[in-house]
Amino acid sequence: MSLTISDIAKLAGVSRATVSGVLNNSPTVSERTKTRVLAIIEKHNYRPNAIARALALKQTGVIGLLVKDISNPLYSQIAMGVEELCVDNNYSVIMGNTNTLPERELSKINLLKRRQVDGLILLPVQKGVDLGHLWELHKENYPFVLLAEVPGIQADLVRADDEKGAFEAVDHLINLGRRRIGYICGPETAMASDRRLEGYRRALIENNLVPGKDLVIPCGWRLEHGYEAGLRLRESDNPIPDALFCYNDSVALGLIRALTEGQIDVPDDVAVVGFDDAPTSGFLETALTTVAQPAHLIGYRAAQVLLDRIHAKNNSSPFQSIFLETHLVVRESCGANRKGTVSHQLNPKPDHDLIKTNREDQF
Amino acid sequence: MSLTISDIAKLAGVSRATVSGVLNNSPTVSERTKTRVLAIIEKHNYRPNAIARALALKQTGVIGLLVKDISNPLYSQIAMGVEELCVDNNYSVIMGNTNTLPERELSKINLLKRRQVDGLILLPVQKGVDLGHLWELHKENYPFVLLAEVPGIQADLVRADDEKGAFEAVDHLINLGRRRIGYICGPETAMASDRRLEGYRRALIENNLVPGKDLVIPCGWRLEHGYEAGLRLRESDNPIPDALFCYNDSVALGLIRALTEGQIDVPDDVAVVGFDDAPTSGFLETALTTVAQPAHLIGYRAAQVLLDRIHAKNNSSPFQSIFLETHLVVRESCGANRKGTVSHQLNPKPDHDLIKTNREDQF
DNA sequence: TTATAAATTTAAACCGGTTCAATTTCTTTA
DNA sequence: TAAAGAAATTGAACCGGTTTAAATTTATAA
Repeated sequence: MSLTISDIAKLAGVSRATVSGVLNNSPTVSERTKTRVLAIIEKHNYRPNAIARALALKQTGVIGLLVKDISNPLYSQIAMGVEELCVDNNYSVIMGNTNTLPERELSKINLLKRRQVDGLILLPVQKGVDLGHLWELHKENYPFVLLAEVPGIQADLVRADDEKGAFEAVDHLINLGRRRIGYICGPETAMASDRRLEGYRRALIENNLVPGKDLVIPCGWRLEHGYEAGLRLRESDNPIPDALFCYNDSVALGLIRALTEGQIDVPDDVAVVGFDDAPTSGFLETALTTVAQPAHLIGYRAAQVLLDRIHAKNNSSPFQSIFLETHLVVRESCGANRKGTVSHQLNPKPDHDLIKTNREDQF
Repeated sequence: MSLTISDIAKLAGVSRATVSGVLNNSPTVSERTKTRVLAIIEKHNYRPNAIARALALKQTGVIGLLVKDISNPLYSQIAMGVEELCVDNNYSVIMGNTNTLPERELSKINLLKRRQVDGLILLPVQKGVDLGHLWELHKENYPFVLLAEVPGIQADLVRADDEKGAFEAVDHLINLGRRRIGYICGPETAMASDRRLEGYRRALIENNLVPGKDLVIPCGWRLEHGYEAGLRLRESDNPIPDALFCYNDSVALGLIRALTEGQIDVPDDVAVVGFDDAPTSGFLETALTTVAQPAHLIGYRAAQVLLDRIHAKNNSSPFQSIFLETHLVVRESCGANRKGTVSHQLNPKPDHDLIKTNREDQF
């Protein structure tokens, strides 16, 4: 159907090798023939077949991105960050959702490998799960970067500094005078939840508060989970905490809904802080105080690290761990601002060149 | 590095053609050799190179999906629907965001064509824009399906029935006793906004109300746009309408925020209805009444139509237009339910097999 | 046992690019 | 003007699969 390099060669009266030279502007082809061939390419609107090129070059210019659930705004923003760097470098990205199922993760990784993607960015299913396939990637020296730690796997890693973000949020609550502060946990499999718990604990301890076991409330990551946690709190015999730090904004939202349904006022009765800074969080009737993750930047940096590794001649360079700064967005739900003022602080537009990484560990 | 078909052939003591036969289980290869070769493939964990296969077969098993902005939950859900059908059929999807920029749409389509994707699902930039590239796709007989009409382009189309959805929403408001009902428009380039406006108008007219020009308020599609529209309403000399039907949930959210900041109560002073049923909408302090789009199903069906067209021997079958039913999710923001009851109706899990399309036009 | 038909297997061409050693053409210099 | 050297071009092999006509093996019938 469409033209091939042979067609162009014939039309230009040169060999395929020469056309190839023109396409990859090799210095050995003369200006004269270059312009002539280019004119013919232009005239017939010839575009080289990327599949054939990939086969010859043994690289596709495609990377794979596997997340748990692209409909989570955090992950979709990460995906956009990944894409942005990729388009700048003429890479394409094949996307997939694992739905937090290890077997899906496995099968999708295998499919991507069959498709010869040049590298992988993975938000892996974590903890308590067979990770043979990740170990295999490592053994095969397949380039990949993780968006969350996986115990026992050494690889490049890019994520937010959860512990510090959590610390700052809880510290802020304490400075506002809150004392009985609870943590609404994320899913048990998420290491990010553990780290946020650590930050929460550290903030309490450094402020001479006791991190009581009863204040750590198991939950999940979705709106419904937060809602149910709120119902449980309402029905609990224990007095309700005066502040709740939540695993993420979805949980916070569901929680607030359940609390206010039960006539418990946010923030007067209980302050609530989320995590992620979802797009809607600043526009809620009670705008949500939250820890903003640089989601777009996480994706951008992850892609950067991946492409670096793909292009590295010696792919023996040490693995990087990049922890990006979060920042606390103070709004109404923690009681700092008076309700009823224009206070939805928007996400600052990320400026990649200016942002410094927190620390870069080396293994 | 990894094994090729030749390696396997050598190991099994057969020709490459035979191994190929085994892989594609051709009936001509005998059971005996098939099991023998299979054992060797298994033993060495050989997986055929999809790129080489794609080159030989002239089909990649990859489709492209281009949306405006994957971080919009509507589009990410559509993307998940697309993906679901694709994994079932061993297709992969390359995703891209156009950011509503025609030039990005053009360049990404071209890149995808170079990558020899078997087909395209497009949420195109619409209205008032050069559409030469879409016209070209059509001319080249490249399989693609649209998620929104493009004037002058004939192609398969899958989308929600906006007009009817809008009609039902506004009709419901009228039945609740609201009379001065406004429409907060989407972006000017979106045909969906036009159709929702039509549904809004029809509902007014069929209920003997006059669709006043001053009640149609230009806006956009994002939270900020809705917020600004709310500010403008507050500052306007005209009396505030007693109900507002919004282009989407984001706009509704921003709007509600602006209204309540100005001590205008939702729903007592003004009822608000959104569109899309974003995940958070049911968990807001004032849960949002909204028109749910079957986003997942839209993606699923679009992928179905596309793969059908890809596999059609004669790709001269008539174009389909599939309009999927929306459904009105009544919550608190329109004043029907008493505030403070558990009323967040969740998205029903889509059941693809049961859902019937609204109508299927043929060209 | 042999001729013939049926079932298997294989060699070779092909998909559309890239690469590099070998060849041809162009410059330079003696 | 011829020889040497530099610049440009090209033929052929290769990437890792699929396909098909031809060759080989096996089965069946005479």
